[in-house]
Amino acid sequence: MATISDVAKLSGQSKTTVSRVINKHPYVSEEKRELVLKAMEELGYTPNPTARRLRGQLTTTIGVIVPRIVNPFFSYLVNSIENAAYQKGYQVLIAQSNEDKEKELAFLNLLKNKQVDGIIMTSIVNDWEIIEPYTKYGTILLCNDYVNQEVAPMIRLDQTKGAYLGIKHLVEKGHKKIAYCTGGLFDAHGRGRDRNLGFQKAMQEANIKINPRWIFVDQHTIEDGKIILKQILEMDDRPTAIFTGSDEVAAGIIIEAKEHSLSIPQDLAVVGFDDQPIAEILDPKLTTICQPMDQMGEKSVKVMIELLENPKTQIKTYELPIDLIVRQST
Amino acid sequence: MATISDVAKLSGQSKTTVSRVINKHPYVSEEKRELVLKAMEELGYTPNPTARRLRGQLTTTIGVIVPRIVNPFFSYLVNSIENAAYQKGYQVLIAQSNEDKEKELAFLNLLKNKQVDGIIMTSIVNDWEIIEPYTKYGTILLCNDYVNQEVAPMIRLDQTKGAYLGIKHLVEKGHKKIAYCTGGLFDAHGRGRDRNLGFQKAMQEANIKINPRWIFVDQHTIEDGKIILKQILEMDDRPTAIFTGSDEVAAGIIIEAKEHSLSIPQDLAVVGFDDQPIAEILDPKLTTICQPMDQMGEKSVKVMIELLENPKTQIKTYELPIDLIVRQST
DNA sequence: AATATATATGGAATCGATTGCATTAGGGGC
DNA sequence: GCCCCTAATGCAATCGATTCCATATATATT
Repeated sequence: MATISDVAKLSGQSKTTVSRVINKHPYVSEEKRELVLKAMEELGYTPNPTARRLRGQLTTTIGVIVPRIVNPFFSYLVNSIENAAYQKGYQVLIAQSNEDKEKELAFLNLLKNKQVDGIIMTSIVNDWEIIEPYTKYGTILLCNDYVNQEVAPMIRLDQTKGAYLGIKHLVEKGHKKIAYCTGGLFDAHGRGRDRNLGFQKAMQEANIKINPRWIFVDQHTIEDGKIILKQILEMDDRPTAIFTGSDEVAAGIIIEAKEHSLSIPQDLAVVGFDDQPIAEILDPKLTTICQPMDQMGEKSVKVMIELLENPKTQIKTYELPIDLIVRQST
Repeated sequence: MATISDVAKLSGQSKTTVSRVINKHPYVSEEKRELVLKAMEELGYTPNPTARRLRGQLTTTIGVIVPRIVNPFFSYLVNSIENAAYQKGYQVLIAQSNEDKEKELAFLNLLKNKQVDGIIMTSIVNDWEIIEPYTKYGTILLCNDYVNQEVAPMIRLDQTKGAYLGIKHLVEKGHKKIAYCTGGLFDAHGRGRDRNLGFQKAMQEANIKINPRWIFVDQHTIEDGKIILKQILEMDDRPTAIFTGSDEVAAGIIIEAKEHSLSIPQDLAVVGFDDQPIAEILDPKLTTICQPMDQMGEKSVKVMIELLENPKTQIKTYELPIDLIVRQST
């Protein structure tokens, strides 16, 4: 690869002048600029990003942390992030935390060494107090997951509303025995906590007492959903509806229900969360909460780049719309 | 961040000695080594990867090109690649080609500037003649997709066998009117071509003439599958079975069949390809060809790192097993 | 005409590591 | 006691860019 010195030599100018041309600095005569541009062209020169990086320039690389890329919600998010980043000339480094605190921190360390300019966290495993110190090495933007103080730029959805809409819909369908299922723990913070609040609010408004036996925590996969259905079948007093924290769990429930000849929604109404492609594939099709993944990814990249290129930009929280999509499972 | 000079100063040694300790060179006395290690510990020092990179060291970053990350086949592949890379201390840069030649090349360019040590291509859009020149800047490994000469390290499956198994299975079920559906074009190369060969071989062995009206090319999504079913419905002479190039297309066919009260497999038997999670979610569950994504990703990383750390390693092709999984759709 | 200001240009230091070469101190062989 | 070799160490160059500072010229201001 040609270096800046090669260009300098060929064009008969100094490295300084070449660098000025590259970076569009003022005070370069038109004549020399053209000489330099011609030499660059001739050599097929592109500046070495590593060298620039060492000088403390931007790396044009953004890191993204997801819990698991195979979860369609996150692969859709990564998809929109990558596309938006590419359009702006940025690269995307991904890491899966697998919900592991140590791995999350290992990845945040890339900020320290200027391996990435900023990191988009789509999930938070460590406490914010642990993560916060890293913000001084680079921009950390929270997308999807969030903390309950305005400490970092955030792109989020009104999770409380999401859960509220789902539960209210079940109530309106006449259900009183409603089970609730969440990915986190019941006393979680951030996203999980807000969903729980929405659940509680809707139940309270409908004057229904929450039955703790119908609360399932830490549920994520199709497999988890299948197990939930089996547990419900074993209950003397069964719920007539269930709100799940994810389409995958809902899918597991529906699939297992079929095995046991339970009719959905007659015997059990099911609400998912995410509006993943499987929601339309399931039979019956899944009523679920739609999160605009594409918008979230795009907006995250836009805000991130704005913050990087203009560090004095004010830190803000952006809230995107969240909606209930009624299909056949309720 | 602490630099090597800080460590040198604190330990009272030269940068050279510190560097020797970091890189485990011989000729450092035990006494000084410990002094240096203590200083490193105290300062929380980690070498700056950017600076190392500039000196021509490895970047410990691997690039991965996928067509679309939202395709579960590829997100599973990326998942296993990322996990394996993390275990070896490597980072993963991803790019989606979206089947776009220019974007594929843009990403290959990262090799030139030593932004990545090597690239794992899970799909090939440009002709190999265009890609080949990039191999001199870094390692290019083909995983999943491949070319028909042994020009690069490849991790592949016997695609011919995959298609052959699927078609043969349909033949054994008594089908004679078999439709065939592929992601590429019918005269493709690499993966697509080999699948076509398997199809042709199985048909020939069963003495069935291929009906060109039952060949569908360039099909990828659930939506495509739905359209295919509608086209079949409009035919006077309908196939009784269809082999699809992907579970997604198969899903579209099954979903749309349900809309038109067509029974599967009675009216139309369907074979997918990939064994994605939806294969088990669909009703009826999908008979499909299982590709070991996890093994492929893991093996790719292993071979890649071997080639990077030991450049004289011989270029080889690795073939992994491919199997038919019979479920309810046939 | 003298001075201030804007425009152009290049030399050399710098970022944080690695490494070739030179130097020194000991140990062994004769 | 002299020579040679090995082990241990550090100086300074290097990777490929950016940027501070000095300098030179042209133009504007008094």
